[in-house]
Amino acid sequence: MTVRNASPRALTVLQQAILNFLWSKGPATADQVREALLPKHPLKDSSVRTLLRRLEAQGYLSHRLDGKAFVYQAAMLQRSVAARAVRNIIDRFCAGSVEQFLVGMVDEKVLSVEQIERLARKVRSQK
Amino acid sequence: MTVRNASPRALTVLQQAILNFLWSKGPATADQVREALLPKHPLKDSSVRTLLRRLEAQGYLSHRLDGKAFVYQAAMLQRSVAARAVRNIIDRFCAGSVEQFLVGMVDEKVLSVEQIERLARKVRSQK
DNA sequence: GGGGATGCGTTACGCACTGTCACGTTACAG
DNA sequence: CTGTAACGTGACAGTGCGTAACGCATCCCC
Repeated sequence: MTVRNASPRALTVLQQAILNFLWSKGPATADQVREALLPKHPLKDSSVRTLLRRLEAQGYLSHRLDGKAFVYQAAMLQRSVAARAVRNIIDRFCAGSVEQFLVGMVDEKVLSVEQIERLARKVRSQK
Repeated sequence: MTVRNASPRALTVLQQAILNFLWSKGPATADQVREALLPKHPLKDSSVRTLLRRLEAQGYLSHRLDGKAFVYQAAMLQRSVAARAVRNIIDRFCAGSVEQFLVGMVDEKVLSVEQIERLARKVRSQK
């Protein structure tokens, strides 16, 4: 018996490209998506459709009928998806410690002191 | 011809468990790893070995011979791996904008204002 | 020195998902 | 009635994971 492992796989480049397009441009038909993908990923119509359908099955997209065409749109906020991914990292690598996480990011120069301070100022002034 | 896509997949739960063990406990033999995994993942000896070998092939581990046993150890810093993952997220979701990323994390309550400020203070005092 | 224990690599199977389509179906426009 | 535009189905190969049985070296001990 093979034990299944329900850890959610990360998005692939292609999936990401589709989502990014929908996130930035808003709802679009399969063909609009295909055209947007063309430069980097010249895919046939049906390939794009399959990708869209699969993404929808995974909850990332939804579609509605507009006339005779499907209009797809992102079903989650870009932020939420990114946030989930980051939370995952914090849990898995930093035992859930946000502090440890932030310190590590600064150490690794992913975040700079200036960026942190700017954010702190911004948030403080908004509040 | 099928076009290959060399996007680095994220670590699975199992791989992560192994790495976390090695990161926290330092170098260990295959059998020590197996024992550490036992509670959550009761695997046979050879399964663990395969996992270790595959992780090594991907550059996450290295091993040296100690007497007659292989001693595995992490080949990357935990921080570096986490950092890479975060950079990936920033690139993919936030078009590389760290600012946008941070704001999003605050909005999504992954990071709190207090945590940011505390970090800012800490970093400032260290500098 | 023959026989178990120890440690390791090889090979492999099933499964899930991806990238990629060819094709079949449906329904509206003329 | 026939295009044609739009959509779904089914399929196949490729990749990687989880899992492990086996087989090959050693080394220790009686």
